[in-house]
Amino acid sequence: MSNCIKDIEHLSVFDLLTEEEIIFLDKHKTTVSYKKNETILKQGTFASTILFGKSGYFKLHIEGKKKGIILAVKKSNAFLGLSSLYYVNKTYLYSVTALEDCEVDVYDKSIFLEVMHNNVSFSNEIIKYINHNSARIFNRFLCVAEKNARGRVADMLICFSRNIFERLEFTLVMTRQELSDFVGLSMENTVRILKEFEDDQIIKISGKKVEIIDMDVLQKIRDFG
Amino acid sequence: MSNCIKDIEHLSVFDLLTEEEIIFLDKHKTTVSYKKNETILKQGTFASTILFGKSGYFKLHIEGKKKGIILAVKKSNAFLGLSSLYYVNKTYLYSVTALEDCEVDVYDKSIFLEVMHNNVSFSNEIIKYINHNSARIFNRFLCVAEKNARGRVADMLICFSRNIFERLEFTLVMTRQELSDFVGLSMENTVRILKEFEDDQIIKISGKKVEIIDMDVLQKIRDFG
DNA sequence: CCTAAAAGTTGAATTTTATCAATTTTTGTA
DNA sequence: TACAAAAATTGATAAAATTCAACTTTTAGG
Repeated sequence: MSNCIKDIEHLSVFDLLTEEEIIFLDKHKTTVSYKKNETILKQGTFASTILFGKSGYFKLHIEGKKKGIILAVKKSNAFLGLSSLYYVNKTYLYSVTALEDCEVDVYDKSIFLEVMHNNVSFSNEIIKYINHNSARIFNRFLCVAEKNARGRVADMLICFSRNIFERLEFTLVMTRQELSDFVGLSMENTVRILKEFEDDQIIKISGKKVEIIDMDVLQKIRDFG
Repeated sequence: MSNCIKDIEHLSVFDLLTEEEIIFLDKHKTTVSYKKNETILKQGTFASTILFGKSGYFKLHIEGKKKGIILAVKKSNAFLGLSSLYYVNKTYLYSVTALEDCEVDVYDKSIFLEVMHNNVSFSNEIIKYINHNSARIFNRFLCVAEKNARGRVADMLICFSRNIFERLEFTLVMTRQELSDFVGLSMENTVRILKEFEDDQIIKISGKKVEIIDMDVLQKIRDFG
């Protein structure tokens, strides 16, 4: 029972499209490369495009006055910023930033909506993605609200291992500051807790390389923290 | 510039329906009364209905292992639990509980989906509500993550005043514990901060009755806290 | 390869928040 | 109205988390 819900596989949605629809979409599609740390979508700006991350990792985040919060981390083959499709004031709800060099397919929003309009099963699937994304974020909200610092950091590590990298050994794509923005803690506190986990031989961590040694204990810290 | 987004007016969406559609929906509708503190929707249960709150106030909340978090407070004439319409595992994402005696229209989900299917503008409007609800919750997430205790309590009071009760004087529909679950603080801390605000003549509070005396200062506490 | 800037680390001090315990007030119901 | 249960309040204490400052390591770019 984890607070960290796995993302849906987005790629298969294109199977619901006809040849013609794919051609129509592709005609109005461009593929853009972004460098690490480049802003792909900026919260509050007018939303005229729909993005699909082809390669790389992405963070969905809201920039506050004092701090920011990372709502979600997405890997390749996922839509980015879908919820702006139907958002009332037609702006992006959150920013999307490249966590490493990446490629993104950029669809024209009106064309995308047209295809959705004519293909109900495609449309339903897209809306499912939007809701699933929200569900993930609601659960992260709960996690930050109810868990202490160690619990949050443990939850984050488990989440990355299971849902992003799908391995016990992985290389973080985020800085310590970004990890802190993900869990809602100060950077120093995050660093210290990671070190505690290492001292207790629960993880190995060196720079951006992480290995989870004792998943059982990490889960207990998550559950009781 | 507030973290607290006002809810959309939901009632007008029914204007988008034809006479026939309204009759069709109504035929499969029942109206149910709930008492204060009754659970209307339970998170995790199978979602077979769509609810529309006709009167009263409602809390949308996730129940965690240790604490819970109130995602949103809704007043009358709003849909409740819409996001389960398209959620992958067909369960409710969050619980909905009556904050006072209320009446709720209960629609059959499959009938509701059928109407949505046949009426695109209705469908689009419903999806907008879902996204708007998410947007509100994302911003509350940011608020809880970036603000200190006083800032969160100030934000909550402003939010209630502006978006729920639309007056500077209002009667809370939540207990101190529920206020605490809304802002992610311990109850004692919430109580103490409310008392501080009263001592500083920023608000008057007596039991559930609140009056905001100095909105300017309250906003400053929100912005700098 | 060198260097400046950025990122990461650590300890100490301080602030913030939660917890605990005792008490008062309010509420719901017989 | 009376009474028990629930909710709210308050103060004292403990725990948790942040901040500040100094320092080290890593990274990016010439």
